[in-house]
Amino acid sequence: MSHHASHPDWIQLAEETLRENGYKASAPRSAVLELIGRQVCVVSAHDIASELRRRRQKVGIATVYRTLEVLEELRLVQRLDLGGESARFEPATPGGHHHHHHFVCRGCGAAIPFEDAALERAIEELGQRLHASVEEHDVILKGVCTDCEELGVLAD
Amino acid sequence: MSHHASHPDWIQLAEETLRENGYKASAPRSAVLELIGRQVCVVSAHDIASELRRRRQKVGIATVYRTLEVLEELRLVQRLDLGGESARFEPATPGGHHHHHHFVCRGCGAAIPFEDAALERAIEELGQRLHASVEEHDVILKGVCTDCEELGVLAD
DNA sequence: GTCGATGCAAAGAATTTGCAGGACC
DNA sequence: GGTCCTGCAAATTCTTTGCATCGAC
Repeated sequence: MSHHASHPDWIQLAEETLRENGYKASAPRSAVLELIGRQVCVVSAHDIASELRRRRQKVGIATVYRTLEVLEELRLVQRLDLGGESARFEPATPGGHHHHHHFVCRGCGAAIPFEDAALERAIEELGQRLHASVEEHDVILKGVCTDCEELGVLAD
Repeated sequence: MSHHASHPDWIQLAEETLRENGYKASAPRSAVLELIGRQVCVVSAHDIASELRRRRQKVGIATVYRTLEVLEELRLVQRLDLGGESARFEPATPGGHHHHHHFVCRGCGAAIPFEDAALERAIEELGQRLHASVEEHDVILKGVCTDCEELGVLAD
């Protein structure tokens, strides 16, 4: 299973892009950016808010949502709807490097990232075959992760 | 872009499976089943409820949700989270035939189904490579459909 | 008759929005 | 100093749940 470090450059890129697009800097927004930039994979708005609260950086949940909204518009984060709960977000990977997809466990809800070159290739070719222009794509696999399987979390 | 007819057998399969699993028949449930069975692609709980209301078949929204819940557990429908709005559902394709994925238009929100053999193959192989057992998968492409592109719906 | 199914309305959860005050450039 | 940003609370939207009643087997 693949793994890659957080995106130290992402924060800088995000700050620049925001500035270039006429957005002003602020402490709450920087806190959100920094937290997202450290993520290897997905987090929800609630995750972000409570983590920041834990760090004593008071940021309203509305600000988190508003920041995420802007970041998504600028394609700095990708929104993922992985199931019934809340939407999750992760830093978009500039240039498409380390682009990954997700395996979502039906038992514990964990989203486990993975990469696959053959899959990317298939999607690339598919995009050319379809008439419409494909801007983003996401592959979601659902099943039971090894931990949950061993533990027999699910009777099924 | 691929297209396939509705699943006339699906309704029967669904009714049988429900019966076998100890669920009782009822008019509201049958109405929901029939409507889902006719779908080529995704519908939301709200879509189902209002269509049934239009047909003068009074079915409470709670019943729609409860029916969808059962159907999903029995793997008779697949739930799709395509974006911020409500979840959408479509009949699961028995045996994996005519399994398809979705292109979601950023302009009009339409979900356009498509099939791709190479993509399926890549996912199949991927499933074997990963340690966890993959039970379901879904590929979502996002972009702008040809209609919206021509109309210039989005400034961007 | 028993037990599941239904509808309604209330409860919950996630996300958005209005507004008055505060911060950035 | 104007404009964008923030927090709070109220409003929305989607979905789930409690409960009394009705219907299937």
